[in-house]
Amino acid sequence: MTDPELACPIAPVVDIVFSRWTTPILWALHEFGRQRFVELERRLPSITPKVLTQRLRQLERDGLLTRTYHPEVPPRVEYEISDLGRSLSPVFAQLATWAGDHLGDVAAARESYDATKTQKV
Amino acid sequence: MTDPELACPIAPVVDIVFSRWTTPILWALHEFGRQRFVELERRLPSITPKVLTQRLRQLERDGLLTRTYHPEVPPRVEYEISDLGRSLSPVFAQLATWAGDHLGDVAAARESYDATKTQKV
DNA sequence: CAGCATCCGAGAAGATACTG
DNA sequence: CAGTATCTTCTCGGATGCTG
Repeated sequence: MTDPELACPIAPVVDIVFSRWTTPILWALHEFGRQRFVELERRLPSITPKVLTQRLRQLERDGLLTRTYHPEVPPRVEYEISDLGRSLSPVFAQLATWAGDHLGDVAAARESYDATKTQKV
Repeated sequence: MTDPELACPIAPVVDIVFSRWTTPILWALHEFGRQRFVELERRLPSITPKVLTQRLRQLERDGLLTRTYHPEVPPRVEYEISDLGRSLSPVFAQLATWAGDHLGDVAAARESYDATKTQKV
């Protein structure tokens, strides 16, 4: 990125793993196994083909998934999560746990903040 | 965000915790304790006051840090990580571990990818 | 089917200057 | 000091159309 960012040791990981759309894509591949382009497109309802391609290329380059091109007619391409991608499972599991434990706290904090800060109108 | 995103259970957490600049800010507060605005500004070399303010407000609203305003002359404002913010420590620790274990793999994957894909030039 | 090329609009971020 | 206000820049993402 721009900067070492105060040597924050997790900044590089965040760039790699938590870019936009990467977690839903990895999740879909992790949950439903090897899939074709259109299947992924269908599972991610609001993504466009262009962006999906961009993100898949990025994840392929980072080694988090593998892309298999079958030169047939019509062409067939399959995406599958790699071992490196699978190694993120515990991280995602822990995030899911945190979500279950604390997402309500965040919502409450937001309500409280919005309530006190709503002096206008 | 835009969409349930296929009910990916960690998508909401990613939005809250891994927005731009949030991890370096939380890390700085976690590592160096309560700090004033300028101290944070100095630790995050490439951030501008505007963006720092935006991110601090967002994190305050989400309950991940607390903001204490001291009405003095000159004014003094201190930011401190909250209990909710501290509850992310294990997540960050695990990410740091993953970084140590696999960041090299990602770098290698990138080199390999770039090497094979460099047909141009 | 998978994906690239092109254009366009919105929102984020940067630079600068000013205030309580 | 701790911001806010304004303006500009710019990257990302959406929409559309075309190809192997």
